[in-house]
Parts: sequence; C-alpha cells; structure tokens
Amino acid sequence: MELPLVVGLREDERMATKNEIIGILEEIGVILEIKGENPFKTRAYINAARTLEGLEEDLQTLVEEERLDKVKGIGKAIAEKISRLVTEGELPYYTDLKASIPHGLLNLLDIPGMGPKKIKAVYKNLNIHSIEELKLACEKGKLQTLDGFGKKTEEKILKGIENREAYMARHLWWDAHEIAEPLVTALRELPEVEKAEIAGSLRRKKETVGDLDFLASSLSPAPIMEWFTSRPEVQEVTAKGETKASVRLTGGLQADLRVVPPEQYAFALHHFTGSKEHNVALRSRSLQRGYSLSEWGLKAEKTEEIPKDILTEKALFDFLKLPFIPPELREGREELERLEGKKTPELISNTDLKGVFHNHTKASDGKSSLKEMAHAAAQIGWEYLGISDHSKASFQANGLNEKELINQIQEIKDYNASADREIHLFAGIECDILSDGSLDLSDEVLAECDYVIAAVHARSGQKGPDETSRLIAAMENPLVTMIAHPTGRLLLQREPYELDHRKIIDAAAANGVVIEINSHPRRLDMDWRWWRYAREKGVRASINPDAHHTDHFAYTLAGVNIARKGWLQPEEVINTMNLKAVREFLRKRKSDG
DNA sequence: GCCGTTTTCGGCCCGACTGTTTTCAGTCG
Repeated sequence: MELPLVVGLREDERMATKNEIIGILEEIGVILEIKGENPFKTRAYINAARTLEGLEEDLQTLVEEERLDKVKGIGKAIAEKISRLVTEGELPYYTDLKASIPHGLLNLLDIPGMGPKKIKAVYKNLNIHSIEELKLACEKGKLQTLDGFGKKTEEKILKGIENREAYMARHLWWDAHEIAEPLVTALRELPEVEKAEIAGSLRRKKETVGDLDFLASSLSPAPIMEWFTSRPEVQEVTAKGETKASVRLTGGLQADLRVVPPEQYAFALHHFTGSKEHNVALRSRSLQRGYSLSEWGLKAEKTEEIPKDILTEKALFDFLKLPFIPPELREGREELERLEGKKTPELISNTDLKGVFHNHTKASDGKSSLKEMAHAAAQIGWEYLGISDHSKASFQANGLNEKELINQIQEIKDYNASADREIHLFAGIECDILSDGSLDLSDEVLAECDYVIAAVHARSGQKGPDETSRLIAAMENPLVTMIAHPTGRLLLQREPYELDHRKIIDAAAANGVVIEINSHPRRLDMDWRWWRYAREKGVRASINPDAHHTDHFAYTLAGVNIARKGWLQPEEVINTMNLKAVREFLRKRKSDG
C-alpha cells in the first residue's frame, strides 16, 4: 500500500500531472511495440518519458514558451502531444491507441517474463486478452507451441501468474529487516567479500519494502553467488549469473544480490539504494559538472578532469560538492537543494531516547505487568517510562474507568517511592477521543495524570464531526499532552482515516501539543512525509513503541527510522530529554494548560 | 519518432541473465 502523496502544494499538483504524462508516454510506447511499430519509434516514446523524468525546468513554462521541442530527446511530434496533455489534459491519439487493443492486454505486463514482444505473440497467435486466458493457455500447454516460447517459458509464466499475489505484496520494513540483517552479516563474513550492504528501500528505511537488495564488493564473485543461492531460507532461485542472482525466500520475499569490483562499489551502492527520484537529481547535478553518473561510475563528458578514486558514498557526495546524504533522506524531496552548502544533518538515533510514553500493561490489553515493563525499560538503560493504558471507551481493550485509573496512578506513585524501583515511572493514559471530539474520562481525573495521550480508536459516526475536527477538539483540551497515531492506519491492512494533516499540525502548533510517531511497525504514524511541515511549525514529536509487551520496546527503532526520514533532530523529539528536563516539560505543560 | 550532420537520411542502446537458440532475442532493473 502506498500512502497518498503530499497534497495541497501547487508544486505537487504539477508533479502529478507530469507523472501522469510520463505514464501515458510509456504506455504509448508499449502499445506501439505490441502493435509491431518500428522499434525505434516505440523507443522514442520511452526515451521521451525518461527525459521528462529528469527534466529540471518547469514543464508548464516550457510548454507556455514553446521550447519543449528544444529539449534533447523530445522532438516536434512528441512535444505537441505533451503540450496538448498539459493544456487540455487529454490526447485523442492516446485514447484511440488505447481503444485499439483489447482492454486488459496491458495487464499481462505484470507477469514476470511477459514483455511487449511476448504479449504480441500470445495476442496475435492465440488471441489471448487477459491474465486468466493466459493462465488457461499455459495449463493446456499451448504457449510452448509458439515461436520463441519453450517449455520453461511456459512454466515460468504459469508460476508467475500463480505466485502473483505473493510476489507483488509488499512487506513491512520490520519483517524485511529481520530477514535481511542476519543475511548481510553472514555475507560480510565470507572471506571473498570486501564490503557488503543492504541497498534499496530497506536501506532508506521506507515503511514497507517490495524486495531485498544486497550488494557486495569482491574480486571473486563466484563463491559468493554460490553461497547466496544455497541459503536454507532460499525457496527458489529465479536467476543466477556470474555477478547477479535473484532468489525467493520463505515467506515470498524476493532478494537480489549483485557483486561488483571494489572500485565500482560506491557507485553501485548509491545507485541501488535509490530512490529513483534522488538518483535522477544527483545524475543531473553531476552532468552540470561535466560528468555522467551511473551505477558503473563517473564518466567525464564535458571536462578533461578525471575524478580520482571514489571508494565511498561520502567521497562521491564530496566530489559533487554535497555533504553526505543519509539514505533515509534520499527520497527525491529536494534533499540536494536543502543540503547545498550545509553539513550532514544530525538526525536522531535510537540511542538518543531516554524513555518512552505510550505503553500498556495487563491493566488494559498489555501482556506484561507494570513491574515487568519497568524492569525491561530499565534494562535498556532508559531513565523513565510512561504507562498509558487504554480508557474505558476501548471496551475491547479492557480500558480503564476513572476509579481504575486513580488506582493505577497510586500504584505508580508507590512504585516510584519504593526501595526496589529501577526506573522512574510517569502516570499517563491513552484516552479515547469520543465521536463528538470530547475525551472519554473527566478532566478532573485526567488532571491527576502526569500526561495524557489522546487517541481515536473508532471512526466517528456519520452525524459527528469529521476526523480532523475531532482531533483538533481534543488538542484544544489543555490537559492533552500528545496525540497518538493520528491517521489510525495499519500498513498493508487498513487505509488511514481521511485527515487534513495541515490543520492537525497547525492545531498542534497552536496548542503546544506533541504529535506521536507511533513506532509499531504496522502503524508508523504520523507519516514521515508530514514531519517537514510539522518541523517548520515547531511541532515536536514523541517516539513511542505502543508496547503491549516488554519485547515491543524494540519497536522504537522503526519509529526512529521514520523520524530520520522526517529529518528530525534529537532536540525535536521530547523523549530525548533526560528525566529532569522531561519532568519539567510535563509539569509546565500541565500548569500552562 | 529523435538526432545530427560529412544536413533531409541513416543510425539509434545499457549490461546481465535466461531460454531457445546454434548466434541471439526478449526481459529486467
């Protein structure tokens, strides 16, 4: 599941249009290829799409000033088509072309092994229009009768269709990370391996990942490929060559390994870490300096100066007069411009945390007792732990009523006063926001807590205010310290509530309310894409594991990843404060409110 | 369909891998 992109900025709207046009050009190229057009003509559309992707100048401006056909890779004919799409939003040529082939034929591209040529072959010879028909033809053994198809191709396509769900599913960062870490560690221990790293979206700490990318540098790749493809967790080897292999692991996760010589390693690592958008931006910066940059290295284009050995990513950024850009920030969201002439930002790390606030015990739906939680938190080295069980409206989670909360607060006071205390406990509550925006427990009782986390757990009824208004109403209660998982999303499971993030962040800023980064690997909410705006507004974060068991404290790592992707620095996260400072912060928050 | 000329035609790209070939076409990232 991909989250909706940032909306509301004029720039982003234009980007969407540009991306749509890129998609249309690519589609035209594929359809022309299926129809058997001149291969170089079909290429021209694909090339034009690539050109548009890397376009630095504003597309709108180029169209208005009629300079589009001056861009290398875009000629008169394609420029006219793009202009039409920009100004009128539609293109009869494309609409007609699309209508000229059966609906569903392009879906065949989703099947591994099926490209334009093979689609054309099955369409012309077997009149296949859809994935279902393709599957049927494979099962009847009809595919292997075609020129250029054999038994293996047919088997591969059939398997591809059958495994489609598993192959295409994305995976939580946490799950992928747990599989990838031991693999890369073992990879590094091989005698032939000089360096090895995880690349791709996993390295960028994206909330979900599609597959695993491993990269190693070595002068003798053969034993490394052998090792990789014979791991016990490998279910199937889908490709194996001298320097490149693909496997499918148990659980359906796809993993690729590439082995490159040491002098190419830095370039390959950067390239395969991505993102695509970041790479486009860096390549274009490199070109401006007279070098073409690729996974293979730097090539002098317009200059005589040969770059010296570049053996690390840092050296590569150095050469391009940029600070080292941490992988988490390489999302093509203007990171190059924002870091121009600056140092690498000092992003928060997991060891900066001095405690966490959103945690449950057996009193509501947690699996560990208050003392077990306190002990485990002390073992990590934290200075404090906040206890925040559910409130009574979360009936399914055995939420606390007023009396039970008062009892728990007393239990926490007793613990803090006891001789065998191992850590300071803060008394909190994860208080439900009701459908009218009010809180589930009385202000009188909430005022007894050290802090209050307000959270939505059930969507509001049709009559009540929308989700945005409910959250804002809750934030306007001066007793509320922070809001939990604002969108309620469950990655790969449940879509986020429809929220106006801007209004939420503005309200948090106006009321001095902290926004949580819920670190549960399935939540990671508020999303990293919004922290840029929140930082600008001076809103602070609290990174919380939402622990229901002592084991769940480890989730803070996933939350820290999201904070890093949001460019957050330690001082912007309240639970990097030491006990004295955070106690003062909570006290002040209560008295100001 | 684009580009760049030795300027109105002729060439066009990116390397690795697989499978169907018997020297290479198609797919993929």
